Amino acid sequence: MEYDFHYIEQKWQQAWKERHTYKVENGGPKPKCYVLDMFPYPSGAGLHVGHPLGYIASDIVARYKRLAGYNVLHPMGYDAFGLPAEQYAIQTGQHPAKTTEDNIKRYREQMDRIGFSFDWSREVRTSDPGYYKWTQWIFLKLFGSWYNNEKNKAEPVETLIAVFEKEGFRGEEHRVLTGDIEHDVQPFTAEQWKNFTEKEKSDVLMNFRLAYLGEAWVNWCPALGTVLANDEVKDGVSERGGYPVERKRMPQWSMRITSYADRLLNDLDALDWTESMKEAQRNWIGRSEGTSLKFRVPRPGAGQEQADLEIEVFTTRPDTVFGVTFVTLAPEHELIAQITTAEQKKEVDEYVTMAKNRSERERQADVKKVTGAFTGAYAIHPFTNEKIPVWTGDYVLAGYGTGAVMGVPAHDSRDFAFAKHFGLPIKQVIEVSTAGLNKHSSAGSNEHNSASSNEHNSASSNEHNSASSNEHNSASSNEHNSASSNEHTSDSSDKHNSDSSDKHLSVSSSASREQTESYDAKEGKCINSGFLNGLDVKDAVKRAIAEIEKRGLGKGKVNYRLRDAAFGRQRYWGEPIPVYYKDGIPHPLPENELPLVLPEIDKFQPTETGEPPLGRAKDWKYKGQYEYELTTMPGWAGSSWYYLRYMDPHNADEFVSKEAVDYWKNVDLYIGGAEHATGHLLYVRFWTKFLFDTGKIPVQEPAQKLVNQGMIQGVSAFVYRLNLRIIDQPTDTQINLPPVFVSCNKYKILCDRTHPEYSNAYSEIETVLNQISNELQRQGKLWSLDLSERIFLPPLNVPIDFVENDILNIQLFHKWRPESQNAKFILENGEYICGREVEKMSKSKYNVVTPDDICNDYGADTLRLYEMFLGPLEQSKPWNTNGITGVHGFLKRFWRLFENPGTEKANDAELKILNRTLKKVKDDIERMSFNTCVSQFMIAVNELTDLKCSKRAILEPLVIALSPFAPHIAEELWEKLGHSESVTKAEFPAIDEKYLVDDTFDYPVQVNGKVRFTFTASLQKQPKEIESEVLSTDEAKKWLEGKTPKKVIVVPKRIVNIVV
RNA sequence: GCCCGGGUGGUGAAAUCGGUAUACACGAGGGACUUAAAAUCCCUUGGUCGCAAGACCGUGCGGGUUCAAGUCCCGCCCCGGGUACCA
Repeated sequence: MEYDFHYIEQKWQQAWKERHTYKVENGGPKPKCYVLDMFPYPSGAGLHVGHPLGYIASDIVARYKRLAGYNVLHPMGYDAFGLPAEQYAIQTGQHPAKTTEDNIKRYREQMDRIGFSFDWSREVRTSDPGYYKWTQWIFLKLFGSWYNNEKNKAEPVETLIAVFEKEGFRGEEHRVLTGDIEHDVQPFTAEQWKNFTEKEKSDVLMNFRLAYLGEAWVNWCPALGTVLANDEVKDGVSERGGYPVERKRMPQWSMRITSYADRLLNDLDALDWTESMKEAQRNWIGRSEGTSLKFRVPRPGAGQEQADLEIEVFTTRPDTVFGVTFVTLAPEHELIAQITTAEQKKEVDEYVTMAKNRSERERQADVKKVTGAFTGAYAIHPFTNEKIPVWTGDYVLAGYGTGAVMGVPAHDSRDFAFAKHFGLPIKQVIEVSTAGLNKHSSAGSNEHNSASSNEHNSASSNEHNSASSNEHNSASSNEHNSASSNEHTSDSSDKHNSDSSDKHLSVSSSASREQTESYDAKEGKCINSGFLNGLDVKDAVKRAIAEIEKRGLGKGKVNYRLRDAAFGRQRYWGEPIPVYYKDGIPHPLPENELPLVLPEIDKFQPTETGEPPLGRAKDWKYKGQYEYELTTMPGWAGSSWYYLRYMDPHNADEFVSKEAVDYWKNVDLYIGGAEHATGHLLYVRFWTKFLFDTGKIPVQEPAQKLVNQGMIQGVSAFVYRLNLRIIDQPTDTQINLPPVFVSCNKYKILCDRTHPEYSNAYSEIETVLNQISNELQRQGKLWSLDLSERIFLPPLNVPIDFVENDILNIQLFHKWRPESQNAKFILENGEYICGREVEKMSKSKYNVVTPDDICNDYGADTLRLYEMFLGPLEQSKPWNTNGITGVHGFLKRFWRLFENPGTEKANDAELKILNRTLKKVKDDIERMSFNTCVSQFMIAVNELTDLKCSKRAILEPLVIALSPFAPHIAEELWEKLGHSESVTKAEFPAIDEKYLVDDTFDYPVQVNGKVRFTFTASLQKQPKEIESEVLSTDEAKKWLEGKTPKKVIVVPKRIVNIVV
């Protein structure tokens, strides 16, 4: 009988559904195992072949663990709230609930076809009121909690209120208790607290709550009309949609994740995650140790003696404090207004306004551009009493540290660039150690040799020293100018273009003595530094902090890069924040009134008055009179605790019952994309720790082991299109010309001005342009071509079908894109050669391959095996079906082994194959190496086919072992062997060790490290015996040529090496 | 720039502890069966030289450690990912 995968797969998918094969109960005698996939956002595009990669891997592990005797929780659900459905709703009026529902249906169908062993009775959807009731509940818990820094855990705010009632709040002194969080609460006494109005109390407490409403700098995305969290912004644009993002200060619901920074950082060490994942989180949290330091500043007009204002800076390099030659404030710094002198006011005001209006993207685009303004004020150096100019510059970020830095240009590259640009003095205070210059001596013992003392004299001559002999000079700008001179200018935003001109290295004169870079390394000895002189950097840091603290100038502290997370979204399709306002005070909704159900609205846009969409909801008021909060929760809210809900998905009284969570604890294996490193994975750790603090769950981490599957990329083909514009000079209006399509290689030449063919390629375009402009002139209009307006578009992708051997079928292309019919094509050898790129699969790139296609052609089992066979799970790779016939052929050969299963006793050769396969597969599943498992199955089937083996004793265990990988064919063959129970209820076959060991081993014999022949020896034999036996062979004698070996190395079961 | 991965045949990739480099598959070439095709099966397949036996070379590049290096150490080059004025 033929292997009819269509029939088999349908049959078993039906059977599993009817028999509830994958339903799992909480509890029981078996050990538990929780295998979880990151649940998907159900997008309109459906699943592509990349999505199931991780699901297949986790399914294999889940099925294997079941066979190995575990009670396995392996659920699936949907991250169903989110932006795309809402964007779609705004465009089409289609309710997001409806599109989400449709998409989920499609996802489910696609997943069912692949034969996953999910327990669908535990499905969760974050948009389901029965689910988000508990998301809201957790929010209320966070709102009702503060972080007790002394006990290092969250507590109900009532305990903080008790403190206030007893002791009041003594500011600095109470920081031991409340932590170093940036709240500006003025100290008050217990008496004052008791007399505060309700509003005042609420305002104070808001500074301590873990979910709080406060003024904050946010990432505002005008196009999406909402605030975004830091991890939702990539390269200054929104992660979803790629819209520009601005900085804006506004009242905002936030999560005080910073209170958990230390725990989030420290607990990483114990996790079984990849180092790169942990590093990403460490970097994101960005702990840095340093000290605060105050610089006194007089008000404008006042003398230095009356300096009563203070600028507090944060630095990690207090050892360089004697090198401070200026102080820089962030443009948003509140002190700027107070200290700026009358003469400088205009300039500073202009600068501050400019800096504030720059979008996040603009700022990031010209990071290298130095900007700033002098305030006219001078601070007093705390140790030398020198006058230090105070500047403002947007390289200093308002949101980090104190929003002010001390400028040490000699030892900080950013300060250096600033000083260079504005001609500020540079004072060297760390001696450049020879180790820093001599690259070879950087490893090993870092003994400072005496050579450095020679340089001491010259180095300490106080002016501008050249620290290192630096050859890089900026003469390349000449080159650049000529290239960008009027004619051949292209203000192209294309990435190919940008690097060409910058690569020319100058032949600069080494005569230049001027310092061209700062010495940033934390290595060397202090010089010109008063009490720090002669100390090593490390010691100097400690000494400086001690001195700063002693003189009351500041104190050692730890700063984090991590920001509190923006929690409110000015959007509709999310969980309503369960808060209402009464007398201007936000009140939590009583728990027993949850869920606060998302109201229906007629349109999904913001209201005419600019309020979020919820402003459209009728009677959106608590008890009919108190306004509800209008923002909703961000996408990450629902996904920050979903793993707990799977344990007890239908519980109406609790987010998860104690019994359920005590049984399942946390996730044993979590599989998902590495892109969630600084978003989801940080937030889910944060909420887990918080819930642990409240005593509701017994674990501090959501997932002990995390594996990131690689991305399966698509191969897209594309054409290059130039959009040309003409400017009508009298009216200054722009007219778009028909586009020009440039064959790929020519395009690349055009992008590289140094290419020898450049002028030829360019003139071809010019010809086309002239034709067009002549035509327009004939029409009697006055036009001119503005060449600088030429824009190289990002690749425009076309379906692969139009392309054969990289040659575009222009006729078909015209049909697909009618507007191309009047376009010009610049060809090479009469053909248009397309570009190709391997990139993320996306609908818009026409490079998506769906799993359904593969299931239709080869079946789900082939898809599953093939995705695993493609290579290591973690690796990203382009999808190609080149090898799929190999895997499919394997299943057919496997099927054929079962034609006539016999009951004879298996022989040693057969048992050896079986047991080795079982061992290899077991080991490889446990180390997540699925590609080698598939190889091993292939080897086994090839060998058994050669042996014409059709014995049940061999085939039965083999079916069980294969069933996690190819469950459909396994079920069918299992049934064919006469079993009525599902193969999923079988036990993973025991491995008989005796077939894993050989009696003999074929030793490769090396002579001087080169393999010359092999020698078979019993494994019982001692190395000495083997040595003498090998030496007495003819082969050995031949290679020894009569000489006596100097040494013979015998490594049992590995190798023999004869050294002559 | 910094941090983390990675570089092995024509291709996807194996080599888990320093021990026969290229398992398994694809592709390619040759062959069997067939009127033919599909399907299936068999053989060859890292490079150079050689009629052959065989020899030499070979895991991005250059050094080193070792009896022995894809694997360890030092210095480079290239590719991918993360992050970016974080003081």
